[in-house]
Amino acid sequence: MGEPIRKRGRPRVLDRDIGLDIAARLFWERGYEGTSTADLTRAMGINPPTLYSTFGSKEELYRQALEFSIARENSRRSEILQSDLAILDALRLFLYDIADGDTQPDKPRGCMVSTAVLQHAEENAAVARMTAALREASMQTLKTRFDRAVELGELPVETDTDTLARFYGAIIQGMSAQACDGACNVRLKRLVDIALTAWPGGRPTPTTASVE
Amino acid sequence: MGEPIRKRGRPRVLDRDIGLDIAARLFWERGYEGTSTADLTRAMGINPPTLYSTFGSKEELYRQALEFSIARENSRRSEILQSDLAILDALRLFLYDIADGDTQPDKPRGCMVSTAVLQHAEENAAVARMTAALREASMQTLKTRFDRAVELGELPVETDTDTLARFYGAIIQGMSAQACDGACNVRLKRLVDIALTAWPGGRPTPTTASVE
DNA sequence: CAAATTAAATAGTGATCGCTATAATAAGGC
DNA sequence: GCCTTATTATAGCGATCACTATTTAATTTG
Repeated sequence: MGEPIRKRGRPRVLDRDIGLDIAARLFWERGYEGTSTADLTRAMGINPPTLYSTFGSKEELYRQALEFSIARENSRRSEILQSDLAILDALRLFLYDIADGDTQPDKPRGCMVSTAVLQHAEENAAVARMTAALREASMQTLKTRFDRAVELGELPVETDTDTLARFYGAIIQGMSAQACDGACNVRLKRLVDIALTAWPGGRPTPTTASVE
Repeated sequence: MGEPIRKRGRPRVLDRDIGLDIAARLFWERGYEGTSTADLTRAMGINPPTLYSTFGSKEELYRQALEFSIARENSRRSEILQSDLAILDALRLFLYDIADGDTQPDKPRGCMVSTAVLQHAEENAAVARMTAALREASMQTLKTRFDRAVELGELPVETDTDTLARFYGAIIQGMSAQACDGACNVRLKRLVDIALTAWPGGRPTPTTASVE
């Protein structure tokens, strides 16, 4: 769609989205501090000035790459949460999807957000605050769904939905950490199955995670 | 005890254990990649050659600082696990102790091991493997205690103790991550209370974590 | 064609990285 | 006091850090 309107001037050699994809992959694998601008320009096949004219700075590139990656995952996951599935089924699918994301073949292990920039040099405090805010927002999304479950009578009215959301947030962060350490998909889903038995008022039959 | 036998030669200006304590604190707060040798020498009040003659290298210093810190925590925690408390009480105290460690006043947030060096530059792969091995060993310790619980009849014989240990390992990692993001002690203990309701065969009354 | 426009490539900047060769210093042994 | 020993301080190594001033190249416009 949309004619590829030829702008005048020397044509760009790097597609912006392709660059973001490459950057996301590097940051994902090596972290913010572990990825150098030389790593980034080499992987993109560009020279430093192109990186800075296209993305602004290393920090700005990180922001954009995170945003780019999150956009790809979020639609599917929020669809799961906003579906009319029973809350426990939706939660299971949601957590399984995260387990899948943590263990994709030919992609870095773990999650780009869950375990990123926890410890950091002072000069990178702004980047750390940003990733922490993304984690907080992710847990608030869970809490919102749990609050709806209370309204729908799927959860006791006295449920502490905030703590419950942070509990599953902790599981998500633990899965990411263990994926970084090499845990396989099935192993992560077994964690999910146990975590779901902590659901208030119910002890669901664990569905053995035996399929990818 | 032991006479402070004056060795000949110029006296050391830095006590080794004090240096390790300072290093541990810095690495704990900023991570391995986020802490520079200049940070370390400045904090210890020494010049670079003293750091290298005393500790060998940045990587070797990190190993020693980790070992030093773990030794301080491990005795108390392994005492809890090896006590004759009922497994569930022991596990609760164990996890509460970790929540306390994650939120000590005047100390960096989170755990030095649980969420360290997950993403990293290739050149630091050896450091990452070491910290991952420490995390694995910590989960194996839990599993060993759970296996004993099976023998003692505190757990059903069909219990998957390995997955159970990794589940509580995930909680420990999630707590460390959330502590890094600013979670307080009580909030972490609420996570523990929920996690304990996932214990096989039982749904213990949660003890509200209202005291420090 | 030439002019205008846009982005690329070259070749760096000063600062910091982990680390070290060398020399100065502070103690005990004699 | 002087020698030996052990540890310190000075100064700086080459490499890499994030980033940029300047020049060159590739396109559309007229």
